[in-house]
Amino acid sequence: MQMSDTFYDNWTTQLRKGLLELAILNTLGAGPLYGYDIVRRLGDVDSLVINEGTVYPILSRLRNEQYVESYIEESSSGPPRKYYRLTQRGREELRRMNSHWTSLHEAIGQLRKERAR
Amino acid sequence: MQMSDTFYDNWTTQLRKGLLELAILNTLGAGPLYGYDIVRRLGDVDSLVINEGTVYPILSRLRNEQYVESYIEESSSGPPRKYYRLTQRGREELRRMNSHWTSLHEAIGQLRKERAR
DNA sequence: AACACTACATAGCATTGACAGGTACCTGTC
DNA sequence: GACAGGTACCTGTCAATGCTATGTAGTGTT
Repeated sequence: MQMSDTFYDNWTTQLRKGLLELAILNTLGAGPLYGYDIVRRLGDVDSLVINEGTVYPILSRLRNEQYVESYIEESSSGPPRKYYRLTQRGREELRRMNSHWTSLHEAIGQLRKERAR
Repeated sequence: MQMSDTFYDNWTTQLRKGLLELAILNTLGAGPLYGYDIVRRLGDVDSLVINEGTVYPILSRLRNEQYVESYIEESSSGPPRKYYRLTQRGREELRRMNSHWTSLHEAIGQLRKERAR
């Protein structure tokens, strides 16, 4: 509806900081995935559309922290794929992060309610 | 429980980006407030604790965008206060931002559910 | 051969939040 | 009246992330 809404666009970008890590870890919760596949899966969700230049650095960070581990697998059609799998450490961290995410949501919800008072 | 959990601390910091703007606008939804007061109000909420060096730049940005307007009022005890009040523009933007926030929450919720499948 | 799609990776940029520090007003007290 | 402590505002510097653009390379199609 609005053209070139710089502030809003910028704001949504900022909101994604940190959130993409959470989103990716949660997709990995269902089983191993490779980077390009994650791009497509998150692409299904409007507010989480992502591209390769964003996903690979995140996966590297997560691997450095040993929240995920990776292994290469050949593809029958296309270049080999680098799969990422949640480690136990990663699974625990994910629980913790999801819990923090929930409390953030509740906090904002609280502030919104106070307006209605 | 854990000492010096760099990754987690850093992650929570990143998650706050953009979110603080939303939080502040929502507190202003209940009526005009001055900066220092916002610091105290958000300080009541664990995950949103903020300090002055963070709040004032945000308020400036919001004023530049004309989402809030400010006026000075003397205090009976202490230096004068600069109150910030939501503008109509700000109220509309806030609605839009809250709506985006909700859809983000639903998106993450969706990803978490898929794990359970 | 040219093109498109898959798949991974990196460099440079813009933005934000955190921390530290600075200014200044007011009240109480020694 | 000097000092401490609380109130209130503001700015500069830094670190981290996401975005865009770009590059490499394998596979399949026309």
